[in-house]
Amino acid sequence: MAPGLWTPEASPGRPLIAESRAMLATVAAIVRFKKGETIYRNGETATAVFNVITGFVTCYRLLPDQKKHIVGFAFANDLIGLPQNGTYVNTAEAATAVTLYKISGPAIEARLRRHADLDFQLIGKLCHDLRDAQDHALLLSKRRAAARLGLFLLMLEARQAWEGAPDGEVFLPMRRSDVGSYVGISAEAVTRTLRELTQHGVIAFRDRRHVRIVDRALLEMIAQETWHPPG
Amino acid sequence: MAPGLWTPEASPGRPLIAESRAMLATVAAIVRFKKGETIYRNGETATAVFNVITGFVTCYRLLPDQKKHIVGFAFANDLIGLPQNGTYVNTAEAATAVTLYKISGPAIEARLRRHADLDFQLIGKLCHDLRDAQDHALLLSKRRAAARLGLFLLMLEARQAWEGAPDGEVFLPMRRSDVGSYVGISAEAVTRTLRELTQHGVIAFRDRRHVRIVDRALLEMIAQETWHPPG
DNA sequence: CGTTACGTTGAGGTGGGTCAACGGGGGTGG
DNA sequence: CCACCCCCGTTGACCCACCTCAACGTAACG
Repeated sequence: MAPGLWTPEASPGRPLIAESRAMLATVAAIVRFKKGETIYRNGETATAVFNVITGFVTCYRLLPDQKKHIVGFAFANDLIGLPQNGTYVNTAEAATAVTLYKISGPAIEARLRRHADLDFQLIGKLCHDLRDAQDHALLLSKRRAAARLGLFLLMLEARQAWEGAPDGEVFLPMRRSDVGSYVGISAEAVTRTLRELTQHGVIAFRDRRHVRIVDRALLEMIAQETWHPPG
Repeated sequence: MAPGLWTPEASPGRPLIAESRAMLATVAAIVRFKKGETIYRNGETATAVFNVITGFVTCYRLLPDQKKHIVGFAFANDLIGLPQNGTYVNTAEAATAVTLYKISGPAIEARLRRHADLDFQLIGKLCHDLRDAQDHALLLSKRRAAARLGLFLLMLEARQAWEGAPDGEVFLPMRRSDVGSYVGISAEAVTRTLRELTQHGVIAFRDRRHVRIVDRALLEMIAQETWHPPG
């Protein structure tokens, strides 16, 4: 018997639980994409969902002016490509070389009909993604760039800690411009703001892609716009 | 047999289809709230979901500084209160006097286990809500207030047209400050920007709560930030 | 008819967008 | 192995849209 939606154990974290992944894997093919390749496009009729194994994926919408709005990043174990009205709502692109499980629509549907437990898994996962999207909107409602980046860092940290990251260090695998697209500021502002946070001793860079959160309490205040640096 | 997730007919619009609502109604109680009353709170353990019958509800998160960030508005037939990890993720408040179906958690869960079709309904609905939240994030990623309000108006219009609104008029039942909280600008900026759109002949107000979209093409360009008014 | 909350308008300050230019690193091909 | 090149990251200067604060007008409620 699957856990219920109404009990705390119900909603798995972001990924499906191992058991469900295993069940899906039996009907999945493994596919690979090179960095920069498109996995699926907004508006295409959906034929499969994907589960990230290694590498990471950026999900975005291509705006009429050819700019990208990044909707989210998908890392290992994340499920992407759930359709609406039979078509994909976003475009997914391999941000690094990537391997994925590809699970065809009919296959997953047949499984869902047979295994009621899977339904609940999937519903729990969707509730989680919904919350993620709402958190993203909350992030974007912040005025100050430092608040947006603070929330972004805390978000990444939480995600990475959840799956046993080495220590109190946050890994930023994506470009500055992609961070900017996600948090709604320019790439230059990302650089500037990270520098200011560094200068105030809130964070510290080991190299361009690894940050440590030095003063978490302060970072949280900045993220809430409860406090902002002088000058 | 329920329609599949993978076919266009699958995902109902925002509301559940009538048949499913009827099925749920048999296990639902009708509850009423007065304007301003809280329906459920962020963090409370979830005991029920709600389906709006009349009136409308604002869903928000209360920030540490006591400000509200509005996550969405729920109108007739919208389903709210799906839990994550057994607790509500947002707070819901009656924006007008409101009547709702209240469906207890165990009841809906039992139904879901019995009627596989309902699962698919629910999954389709969640995919839709997820898309809504992503659209909200897209709206918030716009820099110009006119673009955000333009998207907001087009969104409301689409929603109202879908359920047979009288004509090409958009109804704004919520306060200016709530519009501002949703689109991420101040209430004053809402007023000012709507006035500018009016002066440019893009929209026209019948009264404070009813707008007509006069030049949709132009409004869409403004919403995409492809064009912005002179001066 | 009074009261209160909502809506509108104005004036001034500022954060971050934009543009432009330079620096650095990783990958490719010779 | 080296040289090149392209893309990413960084820095600076300027400007404008929106926030803030404050005051007034207006609709909804008892």
